[in-house]
Amino acid sequence: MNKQDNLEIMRHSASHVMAGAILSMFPGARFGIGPAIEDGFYYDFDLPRPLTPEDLPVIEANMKEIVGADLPFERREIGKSEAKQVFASQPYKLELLEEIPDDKVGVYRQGGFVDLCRGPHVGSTGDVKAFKLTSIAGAYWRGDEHNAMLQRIYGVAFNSQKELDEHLAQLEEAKKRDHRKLGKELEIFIFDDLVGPGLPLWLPRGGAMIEEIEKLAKEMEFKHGYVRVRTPHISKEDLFKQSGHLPYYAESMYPPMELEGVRYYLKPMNCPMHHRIFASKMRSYRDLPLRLAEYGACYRYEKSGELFGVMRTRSMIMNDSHIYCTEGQFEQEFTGVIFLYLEYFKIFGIKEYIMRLSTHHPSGLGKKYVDNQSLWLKTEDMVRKAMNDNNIPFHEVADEAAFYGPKIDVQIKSAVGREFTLATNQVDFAQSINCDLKFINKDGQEERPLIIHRAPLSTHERLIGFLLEHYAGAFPAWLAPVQVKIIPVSDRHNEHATKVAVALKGHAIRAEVDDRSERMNQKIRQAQLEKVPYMVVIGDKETADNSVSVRRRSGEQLPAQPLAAFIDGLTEEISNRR
RNA sequence: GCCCACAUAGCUCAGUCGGUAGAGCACAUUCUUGGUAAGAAUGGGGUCAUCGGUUCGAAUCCGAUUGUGGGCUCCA
Repeated sequence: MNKQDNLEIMRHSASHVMAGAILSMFPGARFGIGPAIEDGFYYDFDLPRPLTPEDLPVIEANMKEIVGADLPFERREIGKSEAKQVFASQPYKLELLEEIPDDKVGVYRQGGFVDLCRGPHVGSTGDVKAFKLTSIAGAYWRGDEHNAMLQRIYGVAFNSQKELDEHLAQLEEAKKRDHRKLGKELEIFIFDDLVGPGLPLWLPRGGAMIEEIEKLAKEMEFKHGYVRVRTPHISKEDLFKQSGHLPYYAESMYPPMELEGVRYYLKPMNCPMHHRIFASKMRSYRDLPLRLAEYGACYRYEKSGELFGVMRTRSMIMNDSHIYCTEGQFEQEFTGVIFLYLEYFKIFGIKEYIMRLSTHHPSGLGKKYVDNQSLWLKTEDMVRKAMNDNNIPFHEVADEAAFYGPKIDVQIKSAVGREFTLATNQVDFAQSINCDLKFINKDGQEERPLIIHRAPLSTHERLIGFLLEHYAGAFPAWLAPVQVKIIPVSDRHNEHATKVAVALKGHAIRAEVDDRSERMNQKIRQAQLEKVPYMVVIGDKETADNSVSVRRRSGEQLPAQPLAAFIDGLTEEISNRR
């Protein structure tokens, strides 16, 4: 048994200790489940009153007493009928019992607390080491929103106080790069009460980043044979009826607006409109693959509790494209998209991600998923083969697919630990049928195209949220909202500093002059806090010979150089996106 | 949407037992004109999220609403 397993067992035991503490405080408590999780554990309880943060230290103190008492964890195997007696007053445990196929079940006891549990556990409560209760939260019984809401207590646990302290310090550190904090501090975006929740306003600095990202996407997509289209933000209801979205998606759509007896919806995705463009004329196999690209603004009515800064919003601008291709072209197109991801990730230095193949689950056919199992199996195999043939690592998760087909999602974690899908690459075998899309094949016969939905650069919202955390706000020069801060040493240098700014802007470099009557040190400090990649100090010397004294964000100071040389160097750095 | 918590100046936050508000930063003005991470003084700025209730009196207690946060559910 390795160290990791031991730690997991200890965390699981910590959850039992916590349950024991809860039982002593609330004798009528009903217990859900209490597993070990990454860094710690949780336990779900059904209690006579809501817990508040003030309860946590009390529960913790109680747990420490149980740990101090060093009570043994006693395991017993008992028959199911006996177990039903033991847990007669524990409805959640009885529900779990019903689903265990074996005749015998394991129960663990420490002190007065008995739990239905497969184990294993540490020897005694004294083996539970450094822990801290971190938060209380609501959680549906068995994760189903139709079930009762239980109270969950989260805790972290480690083998030593030192490791625990390090972990807590790390969490504090991570909070500093939370995109919500940085987005406000660096003036990238805001949310305004009058505009509405989940509807970000991009400030000029965020706007500059969006321009750069779109420029990148347009270059890459042009290079890879995409053509750009533009589509409206709203359409008639009929469009979404035809595409098949309405029954699956209506809940996440802003309610329709009705004009002259016609219902219109804000679009939650761009595909149906792109499909209309595909269908706008007779297509030949010679036209395929057809790759339609657009930065499309979509609106989704996400439930209020699901919003999360700019990572999860109600309005979003998607790096969208739909690739219409033949079955024979599929693998090349699909892997082409994956390679496009990798090209982007290299530019951004993104290394910590997981590619996830999301497949259907037979139980959802006709409900969550289009009811055509043979096409599901076939396209899932196509994706697996495309990934394997190109040696691209991925892991597979059932029951996570889109309603129209399997997909490869790129999963990333936010600074505060929440997981998100950044990019997505989806197969769609359903909409070409729903939308009656066809092309004429070599034999002169009508055939359905396969569709690939892809968004390697996610949405502007989620990508910029991610990049804020990824770079901790210190963007590379090409992406930085302000690339150069020009710092006059004293007011008499403002005039020349402005000339330098004009020269930089003439070369499409985003430069700002800090012409406040402040000391140079203060201006440098300000530029550092704004995480501007280059600071250019202008004093007597520089004014006299049109040179620049350059300081990097790292604090490194470059030797004095002619303004023209600085412009050349920076232009090169920016155009290569280094 | 659900459970819990929170909401005080543009930002970050104090505000004790209920007696009509304070700091730092930012902003404005003045002085200072400086060489690689904070020069100084003065000043303006708040219906204490909103609405209602309790009270002689509410930033403070209670309720509702809105927003935010931690989760659950759900997702680019």
